[in-house]
Amino acid sequence: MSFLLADYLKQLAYFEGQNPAIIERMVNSAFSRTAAAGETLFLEGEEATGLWMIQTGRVKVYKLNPDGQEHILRIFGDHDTFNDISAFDGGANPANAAALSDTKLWIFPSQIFQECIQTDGTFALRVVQVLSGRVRGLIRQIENLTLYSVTVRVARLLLNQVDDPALSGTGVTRAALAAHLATTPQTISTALREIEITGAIAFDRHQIRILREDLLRSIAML
Amino acid sequence: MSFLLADYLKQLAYFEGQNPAIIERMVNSAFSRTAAAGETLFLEGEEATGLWMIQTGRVKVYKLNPDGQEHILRIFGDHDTFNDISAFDGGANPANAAALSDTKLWIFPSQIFQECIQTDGTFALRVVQVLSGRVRGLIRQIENLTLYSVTVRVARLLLNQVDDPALSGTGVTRAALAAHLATTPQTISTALREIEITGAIAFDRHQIRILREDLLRSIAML
DNA sequence: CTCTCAACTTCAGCTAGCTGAAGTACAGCC
DNA sequence: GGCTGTACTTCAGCTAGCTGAAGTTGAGAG
Repeated sequence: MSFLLADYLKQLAYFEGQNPAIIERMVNSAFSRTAAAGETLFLEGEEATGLWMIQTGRVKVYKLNPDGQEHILRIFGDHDTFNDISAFDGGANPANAAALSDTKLWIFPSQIFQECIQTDGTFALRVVQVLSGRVRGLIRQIENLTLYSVTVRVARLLLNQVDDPALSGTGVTRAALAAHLATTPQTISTALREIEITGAIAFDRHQIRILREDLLRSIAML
Repeated sequence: MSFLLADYLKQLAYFEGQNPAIIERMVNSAFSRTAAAGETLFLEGEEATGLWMIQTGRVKVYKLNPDGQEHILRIFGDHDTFNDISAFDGGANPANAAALSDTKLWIFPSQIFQECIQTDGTFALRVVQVLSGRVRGLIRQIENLTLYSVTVRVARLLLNQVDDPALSGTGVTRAALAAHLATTPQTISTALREIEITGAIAFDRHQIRILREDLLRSIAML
């Protein structure tokens, strides 16, 4: 199986064009696990296991408040990596993670990363670039949440779904998307109906089709 | 003046315990500027000048929507650095920046950082740690914005003000704090009054005093 | 000392979006 | 085939927080 894992690794942002020695070290220290839909992978505040990679499936990384209300920071899918922050700084998990669908995962223990960053300059630079990308993504999320209405956020999500397969598929229910957009399933329904009236999309309970991307972009204020 | 700058640098998170050679390179390539209250430093999307450091003053880093509504991602004060992301990944500015008060600044051109990350493992590890901290901070912000009411957010801000001098001082008006908490000055007033009734704080238009930190923490749900 | 202006407070109305309830569609299971 | 449970939709009512307006305070300028 390990030859397969090495192939995966080469495709990941972190390892693109990296030293084969590093990839080999990663492959040798990695271990795999599976999770059933709904299963919790780790909790906020716990000591981190390492960096996770999804072989197949969907995972939500989320925060909870004391009332049990949930905000999904991000939904990850095939070949995505998550909990990288803890692997890099050696700190506790910044959020909770759970499988949205039946999922196959790989875990790479943290310590290797810190060694590699220190000893391999090219790898370090790559990590810094990926982390910078994460920061940019989070800034965009804050912007969406604070400066745009639910309808705009839904329109932007629909546009993102085209490029990011993690945002659709088994387990990614309307409730999950609502928890990601900081709203409710009901309000998403209303927003979709509102967008449909303009002619930008058509939808039934199973599928959403984009009919006029230009119109959808203008609703998304992009 | 440069000997002074080197002293500053040693205190910054990025350079704590770093190679003196790196610090010297930074000092030699740095240049300074001043900005009057209200002056714009740079705009979102522009090519980045470098990493900025505040000698004295207050700076807001913010996003705007097409209606001109503003969300302040973060307020920076004395000795803080900002726009590090662009310096590290060489990309465009992810947000706008403007001086809240009369401010003295230093700028360190981007390219040096990318070289140093690649050649100095200790420095690279430090940068990764600082960036991880930024990600953790942004996650906490999203959590606050999506899962807690304005009153809770205000209580948390008051607790943060104790440790972070950037969150008070000249130029940090109620309107600025409102734009940071994704609310309005009016609603902050109401929230402060509501908190005052519990006995946790006392305030007039100029000063807020924490009377019972334990009470304030429980309002903040911490 | 007075004038001006920006910051802050308070209040009355309004609205986006939440809540809870009821109904529908459909997949999985016996 | 019918039964059950989950996801989705729609709607009526409610509420947190926004908007705009009016009043207060105090710092700085002349």
